[in-house]
Amino acid sequence: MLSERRLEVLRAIVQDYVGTEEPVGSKALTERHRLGVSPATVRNDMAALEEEGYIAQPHTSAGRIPTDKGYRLFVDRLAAVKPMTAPERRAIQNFLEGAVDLDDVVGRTVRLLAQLTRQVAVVQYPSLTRSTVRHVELLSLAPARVMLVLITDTGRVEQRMIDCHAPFGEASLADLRARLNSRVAGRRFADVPQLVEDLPEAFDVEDRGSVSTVLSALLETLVEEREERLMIGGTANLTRFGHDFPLTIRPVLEALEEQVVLLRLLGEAKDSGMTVRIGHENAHEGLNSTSVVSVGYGSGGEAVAKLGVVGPTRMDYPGTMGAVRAVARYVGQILAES
Amino acid sequence: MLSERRLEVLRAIVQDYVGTEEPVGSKALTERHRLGVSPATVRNDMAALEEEGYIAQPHTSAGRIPTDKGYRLFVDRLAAVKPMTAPERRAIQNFLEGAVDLDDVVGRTVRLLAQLTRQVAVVQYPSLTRSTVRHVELLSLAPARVMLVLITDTGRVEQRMIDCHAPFGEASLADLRARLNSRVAGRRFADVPQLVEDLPEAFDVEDRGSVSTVLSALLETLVEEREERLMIGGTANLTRFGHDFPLTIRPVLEALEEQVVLLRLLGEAKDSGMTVRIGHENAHEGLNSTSVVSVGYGSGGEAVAKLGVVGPTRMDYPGTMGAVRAVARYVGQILAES
DNA sequence: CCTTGGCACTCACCGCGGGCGAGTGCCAGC
DNA sequence: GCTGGCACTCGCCCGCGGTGAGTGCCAAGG
Repeated sequence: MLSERRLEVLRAIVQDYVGTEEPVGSKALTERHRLGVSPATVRNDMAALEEEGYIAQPHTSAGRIPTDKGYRLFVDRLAAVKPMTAPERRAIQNFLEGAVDLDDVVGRTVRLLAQLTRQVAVVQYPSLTRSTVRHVELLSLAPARVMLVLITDTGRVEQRMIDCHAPFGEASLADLRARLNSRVAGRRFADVPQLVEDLPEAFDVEDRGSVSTVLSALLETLVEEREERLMIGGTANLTRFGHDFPLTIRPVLEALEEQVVLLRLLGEAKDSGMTVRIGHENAHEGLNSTSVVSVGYGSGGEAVAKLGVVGPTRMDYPGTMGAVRAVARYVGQILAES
Repeated sequence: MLSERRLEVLRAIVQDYVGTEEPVGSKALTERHRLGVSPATVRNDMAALEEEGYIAQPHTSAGRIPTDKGYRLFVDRLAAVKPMTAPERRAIQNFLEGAVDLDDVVGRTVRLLAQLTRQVAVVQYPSLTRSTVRHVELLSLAPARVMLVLITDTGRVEQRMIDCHAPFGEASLADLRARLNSRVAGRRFADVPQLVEDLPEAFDVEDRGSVSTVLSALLETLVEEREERLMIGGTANLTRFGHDFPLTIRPVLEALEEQVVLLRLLGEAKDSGMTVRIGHENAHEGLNSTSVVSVGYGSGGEAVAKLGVVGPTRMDYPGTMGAVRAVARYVGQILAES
């Protein structure tokens, strides 16, 4: 167990290192923080902290830098989320309120987050499966070609083309549309599969094939991990990553291009509350030198999707967490209003 | 006017520099190319080329590198587009044919282009205004709330929520839908405005307001520069930009995040044929050290959108142009089939 | 037992200077 | 107009020592 003062020393190291990006030594520490002890004492504490794996020195006779484990302790026990100031909150709200549709909301959110945190922002679209059905539409584009349109209460619209093997009569289609909507409207998408299970039975034999085709297309659209969409922004902030970043930035950019990786990344985070994944805690190798701060957001009590930022492990955790939380909160509000 | 041999020297310089990324000297040139003259002669030629502004030396007593003007001459007169090999063409076709819908086509195209050219790829969605109307749908989501869905023959689907001030009856809506489609289906989106101009007159006074609202929303959706969408990929390739790239890469990433900038960039390119914009020829300052190779693509004879790549001015122009042209051709085919 | 000042040691960083060599421009000769 | 020769330039590399921040250890004091 680390003494109170040693924790204090760790906190000071993290803060200084995040600020200066340079290894911090014992003397500098005592000068910049009121620790009330001499550099020699701090040195002892540092040796202990290093022993425990919370800090490390890049090379002998240099200052210390926090390890992933050190940041972890800092985040868990030493740091409080830094709330946004009133003007900041107002700015966030104003900026988000101008949005005209969901794409716009998500787009604005990404830009806002990137700007506030000066890091890479990732925003997931509200998940279909966790949203409620507002409307399901079927359009007949050609005799055997139907377009399926799903509309959620969060404003998300997903469409999909379906090729039926046999022509689908206009009347049958209208019938299916009506039955479908009466069953699922207002229900959660996650419940749709069992709600429509027995629907083909209500139709004539000749139409059953087409009905099944449409329904299975509907179910496919709802398959998790396939229905998720997201938007990223602020990649230009990667250039402020560090000095040696050619090697650091490359895998990060590559990871960010893989939607699958990002979705998994957000998927790994807790459903409620804020999640911070530091350095090697991230499963994806390319993100081993980054930290990911993410949080769920939603219109009501329940989260419908997640958003977050990706930045260097050496980041301002309290500030970043504050920004992420605030943005998530306001996005939720906006979604609830629309 | 430059002699034949001097052009040959310029070509050799461009080729070597693109290959090695290092300033090329007279001796190395004669060794790697069968110029049939001595280094001294090449030196004279180089002096002349420098005098004319086609090449420059980074510092005294270093080799020469091509200037933007030099690349321009190279592209215009010294290089032939390098056709893809048969296996490459087959690979392109196979890769694109697996696509299930337009998003997928565009996504695959971006990845393909990025991979083939090892540069940043930009692909525009088929422009609405240049496409043909397949279907226009109106959905009533709430008494005074209508969703407009536009579907093009290229598979693009655009939707938009409309708030009518007065409730819009289901019958009137169906009427509008039918009239709308009978007028515009199969026509070009660009012609839609005049085709629907007098439509409100066919309706009862009480519905005219709502009809106008819907129509003006439809027209807004078609406004050029607002209806354009695009996808980019391969930003990780920016890390192979050069050695000193922290400063180079930053503005490029920033430019790539601004859809407006990219749309303008593609908009500046010729509608037909391939366009190469080199270095400072690009209006946007952040892209002054990049070249943009773009070309229109379309299902028929006419281009419905553009695609291209963004890379360092020091790029393999013949190869890049070949890849861009080939991909555009196959994307066009795929779109025509669907 | 913890803290502290002192002290010797380490080692990355910086600036300097010389040698190297690719590359150049010029010139005289063919 | 081409060529070989030649002197010159100048960026790059490398080894050098000085500097200083930072460390670990130790003996003394609360």
